Amino acid sequence: MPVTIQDVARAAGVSVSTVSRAFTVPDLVKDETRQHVLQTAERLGYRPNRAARGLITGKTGNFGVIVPDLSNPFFPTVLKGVQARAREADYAVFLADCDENATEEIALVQAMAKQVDGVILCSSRMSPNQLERVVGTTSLVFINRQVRDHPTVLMGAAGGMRQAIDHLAALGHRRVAFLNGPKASWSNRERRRGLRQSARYDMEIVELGPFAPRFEGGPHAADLAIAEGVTAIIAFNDLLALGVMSRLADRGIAVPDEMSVVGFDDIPMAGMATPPLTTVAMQNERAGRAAVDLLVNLLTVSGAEAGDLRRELDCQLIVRASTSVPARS
Amino acid sequence: MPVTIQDVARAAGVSVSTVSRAFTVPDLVKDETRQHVLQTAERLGYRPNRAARGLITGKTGNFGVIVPDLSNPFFPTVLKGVQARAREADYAVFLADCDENATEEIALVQAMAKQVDGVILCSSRMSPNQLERVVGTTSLVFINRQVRDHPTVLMGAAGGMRQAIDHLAALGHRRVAFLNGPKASWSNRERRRGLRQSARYDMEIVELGPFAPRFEGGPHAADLAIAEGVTAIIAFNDLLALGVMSRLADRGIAVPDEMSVVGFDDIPMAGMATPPLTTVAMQNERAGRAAVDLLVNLLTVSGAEAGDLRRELDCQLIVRASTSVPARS
DNA sequence: TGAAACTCTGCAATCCTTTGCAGAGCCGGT
DNA sequence: ACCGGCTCTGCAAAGGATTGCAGAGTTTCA
Repeated sequence: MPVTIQDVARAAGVSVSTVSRAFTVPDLVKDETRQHVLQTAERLGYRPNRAARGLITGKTGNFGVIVPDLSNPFFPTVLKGVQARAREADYAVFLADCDENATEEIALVQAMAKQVDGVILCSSRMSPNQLERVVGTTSLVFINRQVRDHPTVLMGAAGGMRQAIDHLAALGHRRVAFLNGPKASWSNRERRRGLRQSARYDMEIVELGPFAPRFEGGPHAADLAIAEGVTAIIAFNDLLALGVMSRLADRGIAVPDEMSVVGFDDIPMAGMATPPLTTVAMQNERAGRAAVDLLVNLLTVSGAEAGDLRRELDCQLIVRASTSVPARS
Repeated sequence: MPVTIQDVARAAGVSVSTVSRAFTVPDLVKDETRQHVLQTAERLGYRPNRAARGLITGKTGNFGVIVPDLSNPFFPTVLKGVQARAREADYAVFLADCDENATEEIALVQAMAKQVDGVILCSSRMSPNQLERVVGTTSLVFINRQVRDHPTVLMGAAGGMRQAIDHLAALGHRRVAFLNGPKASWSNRERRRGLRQSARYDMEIVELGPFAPRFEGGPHAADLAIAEGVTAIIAFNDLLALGVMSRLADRGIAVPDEMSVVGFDDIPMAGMATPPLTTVAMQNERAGRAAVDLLVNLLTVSGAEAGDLRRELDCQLIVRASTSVPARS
């Protein structure tokens, strides 16, 4: 039923080698022949079987992407970038969701390994030890996680954090809470690092948490922050920030008049919240594309001259309505 | 570098056939031998090459999923279901995003065809004519789209619409607006159908639109609805509903006191809005799983006795704070 | 005119598995 | 002692493509 290279060869009156070459090394076959072959192929609707090709070339033409949780709105956007760029580069992409589970993540990498030329690990949950176990099974590129000797695209969270701090400082805030996400998470460490780098003599930071980086984590976090008497809150991510705003609304604390709130990620709903959330936008889709670029590069480059191992995308503070000057107490 | 069946055979001192059988038809090989082979394989870290296997069996062990737009929060959740269930059934999944573009969708199906045993089309944007072109290239299962002779999982939007209408009627609303999504969309037609089926003598429905089913479509829609003097609005989807609420807030119209708003989809941010949005929850993740089940079924069943062609999941109205009794004018 | 140098094409091996067929060894029955 | 029937294993073909090698035909140049 499916049309093979043999069918095309027969119909065109040439050998399979010629058909194959007409597609993969066009200059090796006479113009006239090539035209004829390509037309025949087109007419028959021939499409090469990538699995068969992969068997001999060792290249599958596929990538894998593993994300911790598809229902976290952060990931679909980077996924979108990965998918789009991969398609441009004529790769197909395998998707897997490891449910925030490092063990599962390992299993997925191993399961994919044979079917892909490389995999992109998004905010990998693996510990360094666990990483050891998968390194070498296939080519790896990381997003939002720095791993020695492996290409990585970073979201420059530290820079984003600086912008957030500067923004709040400019508004006049002098005592600000930072709500930690999961302590073990690389992202959280990065954001804290940015926080410390941006430390100012005229601003006091109180760290709270860790909290679950979800809407549900917000209320508890909000209550603690209020008790600390801060005038502004920077949350680990938007989901948490939205949860905080929801709690503030319930407690009758006006945002931004009585409390400023800053999120992180710029997920779609950040702009739709009331008030719209000031947040640090990461270039997710571009990060996805960059990851694919790094992977393609890693695969094509001669190996000796390693391409760039690291691409850093900068963040952008999006000032919306959830931040303003502190209330004069 | 990668370990093949040959390596295992050599190491275990048996033929490749035996190794192969030890995995695929265990009863054909003596217990003792099988143990030995499996242990050797394990020790060497052997994992069969699915491409090679597919070449001969004609089965790839892969599925494809095509969604119209990953950045629409509706899809990642069904994707999550697809992915999870596929993994349980030992399938890997190819993901593609067609950017709301039917032509691209066709191309994607065709590109995937050779590499998958079947593809799941989520809210396909193809016209019936275009569908003709891909039917037959591979096994197809649809989500949220009824296609003759093809397995389909439906979200029972009509039933959800009835619940929404009944809810508003019970609260005392007598004049309600429905904000249409894209006119050509199958989902929109389904929802309208539900609307008409639920028509009540004591309630007047005014249809508006079509509107872009996004947050940005909301303000325009809201203004029209207000001008119509309705006391409640049912939006094509949550994004639109959120956009409406945002506009109502801007115009100083209190939700739900002066206007009730109902959405559709129950996307994550629905529950986080202020006020939290009353909406119709679809069982996305279960729909994804069901689609995989149908596909597996379609592939394993003898062909003669076609399994079920249709699975309908019912919707559930989630009453939150955006609906209440109408203001007494 | 002949040889050298190209250009183009085909043959056959190869990639990794699965599977039909047949052979080897063993058992029980006559 | 022999034969039929099991159970277990190996040989070899097949699946769809790529590619090194060699051969056929053509051109170039001395």
